[in-house]
Amino acid sequence: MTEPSRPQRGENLDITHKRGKPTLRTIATIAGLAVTTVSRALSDAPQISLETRQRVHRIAREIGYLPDRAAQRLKTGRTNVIAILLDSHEEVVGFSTSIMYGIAKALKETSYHLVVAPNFLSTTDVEAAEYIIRNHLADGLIFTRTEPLDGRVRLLLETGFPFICHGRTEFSTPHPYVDYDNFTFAYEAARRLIAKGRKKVMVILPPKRLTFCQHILHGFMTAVREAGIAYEIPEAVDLDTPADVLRDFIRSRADAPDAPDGFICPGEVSALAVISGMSDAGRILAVDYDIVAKETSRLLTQLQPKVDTIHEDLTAAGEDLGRMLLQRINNPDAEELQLLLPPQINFPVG
Amino acid sequence: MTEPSRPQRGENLDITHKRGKPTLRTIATIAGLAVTTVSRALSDAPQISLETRQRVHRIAREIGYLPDRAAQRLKTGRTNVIAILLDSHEEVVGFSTSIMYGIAKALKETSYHLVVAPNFLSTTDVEAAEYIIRNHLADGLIFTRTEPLDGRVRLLLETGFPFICHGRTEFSTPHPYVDYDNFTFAYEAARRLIAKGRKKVMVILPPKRLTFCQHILHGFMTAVREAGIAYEIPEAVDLDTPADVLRDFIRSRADAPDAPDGFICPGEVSALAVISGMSDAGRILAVDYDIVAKETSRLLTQLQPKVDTIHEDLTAAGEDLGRMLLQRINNPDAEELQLLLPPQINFPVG
DNA sequence: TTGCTAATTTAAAACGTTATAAATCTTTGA
DNA sequence: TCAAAGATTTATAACGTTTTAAATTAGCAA
Repeated sequence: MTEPSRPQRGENLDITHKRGKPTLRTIATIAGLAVTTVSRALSDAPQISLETRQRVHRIAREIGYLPDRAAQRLKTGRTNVIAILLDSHEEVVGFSTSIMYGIAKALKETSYHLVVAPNFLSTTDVEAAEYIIRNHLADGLIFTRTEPLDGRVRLLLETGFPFICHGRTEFSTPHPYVDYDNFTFAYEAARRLIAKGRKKVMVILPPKRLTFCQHILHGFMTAVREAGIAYEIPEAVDLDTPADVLRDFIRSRADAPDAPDGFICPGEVSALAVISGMSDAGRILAVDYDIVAKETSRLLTQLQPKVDTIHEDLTAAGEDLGRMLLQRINNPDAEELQLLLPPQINFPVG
Repeated sequence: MTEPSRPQRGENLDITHKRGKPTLRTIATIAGLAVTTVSRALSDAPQISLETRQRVHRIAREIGYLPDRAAQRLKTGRTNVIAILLDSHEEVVGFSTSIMYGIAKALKETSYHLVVAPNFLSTTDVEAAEYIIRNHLADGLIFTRTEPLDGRVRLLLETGFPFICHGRTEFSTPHPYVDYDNFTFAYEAARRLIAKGRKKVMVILPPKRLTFCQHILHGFMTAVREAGIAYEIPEAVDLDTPADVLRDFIRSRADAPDAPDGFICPGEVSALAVISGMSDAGRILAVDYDIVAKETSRLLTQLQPKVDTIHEDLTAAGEDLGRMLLQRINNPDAEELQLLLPPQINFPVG
């Protein structure tokens, strides 16, 4: 047997380095420096002379070097990943998609990737979060549909794992969140209906367990009480109710003598269902009744200009969620990571 | 200075291993085996005795061991990640969300994660794909809105990078895809309208550059010619047209003497826009005209039971996309990775 | 027993990066 | 001129895994 001539470490000086992607060693070889020096130069460590730093950066750019995520992750323990818990509920109108779009935007120039958390692995969202924490599958977590005493928030606070949620909680410990000002949404929506001369207003609430249900209720009740107007809050349906059930419910209420003539719909699907139900009962929008709806896509306004809308920009929310989570990850003591986004009111003049 | 008593390698025999996650070494220590043996036992290498394999598996399960993704990725070069290119267009109706949902389902029991590709990094989708390939950010790629001579497909075929797309191409080289049988959709939709006695049918086509535009056109024309019926194919609008523009277009056509009385809408938004436009013109659905629409959520049927629908199950498509891409990754020569999903026709009896 | 093969386990190296500590080289002050 | 201090670069080890090659043990025939 002839002795195998395996190259010793450092003996192989060719730049392509086994024809693969460029690594730090590739740059080191070209620049005639040690790998360590290159690493520090790229991270702009002050101990490395300015000239060397610039030269290394230039070479890196020229050969299209990109650090190996796996190696960085292994060495530093940081995944450079943030995970979003896809909620199993509202598949319907691109809620998650818009938010993810915004997050991706916030992550654009960073080294972070967005992974869709495999919430299937576990039955509940809390278990999914647990799994991610335990196995360090991400550096931070984003989720939606927050509850007042949200189990996910409790877990994440306990473990100190970076997260941010869309929506607020009622925990005494403050934590990062981005929320939409649903109080103002409901308040202004009700006032608009009242200003239009409506006599009895109804609001379709989100499921009770979600925090923003309380906010909408509060805003709604404040406006209603200020004006001393009649109101109705249906128990049988909510924003998650299938459109046909909601439509039939509205249809059945429309004929009652005390039927409402103003509707607040914090979702586009619910607005369409209300229009459909009222239409079945022969009522005409903007004549017999009015709707103020929350709009997250442009769909509703486009189809029904007669519906007054208050816009919620979910992509912007996603962008804030991403940006603020990164802040939280990089500085665990960061303050003021709480953001309440103002409603964008689109009522036509007059 | 007292000499620091840094523990030598292997001296630290405690199971918790620096209080962190369990690693192969944790198991090795417990089992009294070498790390190598544990590794092979867990991958069920036949050289390891059955008894050892079972024992190692048991311990791993008990202490909740999960392999470190970064280390595996670094060593093997496999990322255990599949990426989906989020298309910047249709944010509106949870198209991507449904597909992602299906993909996540397919990835459930595997070690794969789904990352949303940062298509922002580059201007075009082709550049985004290039970036992912070049930097090995994933083991496989999924994308939608496929074109006949799709630049992404060309690139991926050339480089041999595993991928699967939603939609077909016209390249002579076969490649994996999942598609919906849009020919049959359009054919059956047209036949339904004809069977209902409609005299002139219109189809809202997808943008011309997308492959499935041709399929729909073909199915439509086949049915139309078989029946010898009048038809109309608008040039000014397509499926990506904003709802209000489409609505106004339909409205303006409705009054013409040669206005169509049957519509094929390969999307729910377009169906709503058509209904809205016709309604503005005083036309009543199911009386003055009929619609057959493609339905991907339950929204449309719920709101408008009078619309005949043909269902496209995007979550199922996502599941197939994920499953087949994994096959492709694990077996580059896999055949038959092409799937045409049949339309699910929901026409009520009679 | 001895020697030989097969079965099973193991040590060492490597993936590409960063942190620590040590080694050079330069400058400065006496 | 020499030593000390400062500036800059470098060797080494480590993160947790898998691969390669080698070592150990067991089984068995002679």
